[in-house]
Amino acid sequence: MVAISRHWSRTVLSLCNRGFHSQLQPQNFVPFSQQQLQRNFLESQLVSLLHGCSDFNQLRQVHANIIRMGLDQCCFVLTKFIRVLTKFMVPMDYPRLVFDQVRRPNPFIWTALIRGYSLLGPFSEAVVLYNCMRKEGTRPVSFIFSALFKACGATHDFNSGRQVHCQTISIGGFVSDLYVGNTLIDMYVKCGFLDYGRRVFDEMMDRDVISWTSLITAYAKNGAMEVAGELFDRLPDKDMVAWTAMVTGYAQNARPREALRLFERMRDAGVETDEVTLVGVISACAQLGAEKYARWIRDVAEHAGLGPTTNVVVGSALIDMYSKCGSVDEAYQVFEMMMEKNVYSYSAMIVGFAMHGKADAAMRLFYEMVKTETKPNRVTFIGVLTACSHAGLVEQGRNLFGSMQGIYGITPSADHYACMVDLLGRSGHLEEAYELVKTMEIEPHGGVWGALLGACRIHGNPDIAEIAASHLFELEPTGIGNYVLLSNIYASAGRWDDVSRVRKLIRKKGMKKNPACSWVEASNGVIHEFFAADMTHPKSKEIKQALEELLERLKLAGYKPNLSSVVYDLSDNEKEQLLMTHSEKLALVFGLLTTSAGSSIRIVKNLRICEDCHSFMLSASGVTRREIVVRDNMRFHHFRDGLCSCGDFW
DNA sequence: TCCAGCACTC
Repeated sequence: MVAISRHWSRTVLSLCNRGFHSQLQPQNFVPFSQQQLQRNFLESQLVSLLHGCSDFNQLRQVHANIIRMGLDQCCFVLTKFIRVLTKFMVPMDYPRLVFDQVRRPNPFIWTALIRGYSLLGPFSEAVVLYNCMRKEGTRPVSFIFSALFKACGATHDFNSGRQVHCQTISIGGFVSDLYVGNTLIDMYVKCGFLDYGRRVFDEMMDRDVISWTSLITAYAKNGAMEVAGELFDRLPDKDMVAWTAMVTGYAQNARPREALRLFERMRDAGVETDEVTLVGVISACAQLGAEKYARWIRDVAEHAGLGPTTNVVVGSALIDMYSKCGSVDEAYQVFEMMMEKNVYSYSAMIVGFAMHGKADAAMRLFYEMVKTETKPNRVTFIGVLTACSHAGLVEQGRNLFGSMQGIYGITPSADHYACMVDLLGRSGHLEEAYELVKTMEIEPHGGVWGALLGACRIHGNPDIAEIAASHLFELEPTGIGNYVLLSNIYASAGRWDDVSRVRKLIRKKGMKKNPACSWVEASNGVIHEFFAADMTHPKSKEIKQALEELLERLKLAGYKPNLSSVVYDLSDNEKEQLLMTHSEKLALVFGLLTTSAGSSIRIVKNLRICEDCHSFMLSASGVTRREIVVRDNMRFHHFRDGLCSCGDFW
């Protein structure tokens, strides 16, 4: 019997598929020639050799064999070869060379090559080649389209993607292919045309959980959590990935509590947890900044066998979480126990040190990293530059910034300039900071001008502030913080007319001030929330009284209210009253009332801590003999015995 | 022979 030929088995298969079972009679098959059999045998031998390859050198040897056996025009074998090369992520020059030597490429080898480009890049080459293929009159096979849409998605090339999509419609049939449909949704979403993706989804004949999840993720990334949630509820068979997409969506949209609630529901539903799910939940815990949740999720991770020792992704997320929860020491413990460390782990740790004002540790780790195989990336530099900025290490920062391009091959981005402006401006080199902005080769973004404006606030420079603010008003017309900052700068300079001018502008634009808010964890792990001048908390009366008592004690110890922190034109007495309503002071007093003596108090604040609250905390940490940790939207302050980890420089 | 969720950024 003829048993080993692929042609034979293919013929049988296609006859079966078309319902011609009756033709499956031995007499209907022309026996293969001996030569053909020999060739088929060789081909299948080579293909199995290809699949057994474990490194690039072996692949080259098989290639040499293909040529030696005279199969250098055999599309069947070469297609497999190109696929394996792609799997090994061999740069596309090599597959291209192989392809270019084939005189009459068939649709499959075209597809393999195009797919290679769509996975490894240069992505734009995929569409170029596809057009060549069409010009030569080769009819595309359906699965070429998922490769093309992937490539267009990677380059955000909406026009090409749209064009190819229209062609699939005119060729007919392929749009109803589930895989093609899913990649098409993904392509439109990546190009920023969510509505087009939605339309494809709505028009698809059948959808699987992947189609739903693509769309859910897209809405979540757009901040449309309500739409995402609606889709999620309608999804009949939710799998781990779909659940994770929702959990992560809430975390990414700064809704950590909902993320945790959904994660609990997910576990109740008996869905498994993997590292991706965990990372989303860990990020939610990091946002809450509470020790209780940090401990809990660490246990969950260890329990699932996904602890930091063995899992680098979970480890890096945990480093970030512990840093943001105020436990930089614990973050470092995690870092040290990790068997594998990559650029994420190093960067997270460096950023963690920077946030806590441990500039020396950050720099040390950076130089340690440089000695390893792991190359620093743009985020790593954000970390070290921030560290310099928080510690006022101007010279070191200048050197690092200067070495980015030359030594590490990283072109400074606007974010890096923002760090430098922050460093220079904060340390009093306002003019130099402004000069740096003026000489930037790339367009400065809001972060750059924002850093300059912030520095003007510290050093009281309304003139440069006006310039920075005017750019900010254009770049971020709805950014209320910039207006508030400018008005504060005018207020500090006593320019009350300008203050009211800015206030009017705010009112005219219909903007509302972001309410200041602080959170503090009570001893039972429950988180309490305080807004500025908030009297809605059940214990408000006690808090107010305790605050007044504390104020008297602090004044005796030398604390003086910093009245210039108040941006309203009020009497000194009124200013002092107003300062006592700041949310972090309420949170502090609540913490003092509800936690046991000796334990530390952790406060998280949504805005930057003001100067008066900073000196209040300093004094309070000395008088009450408590450690106070405040996380504002920029960094951490550890107050102990009347001193702060930031060295009063922030 | 392809398709979904992913850690570090003032």
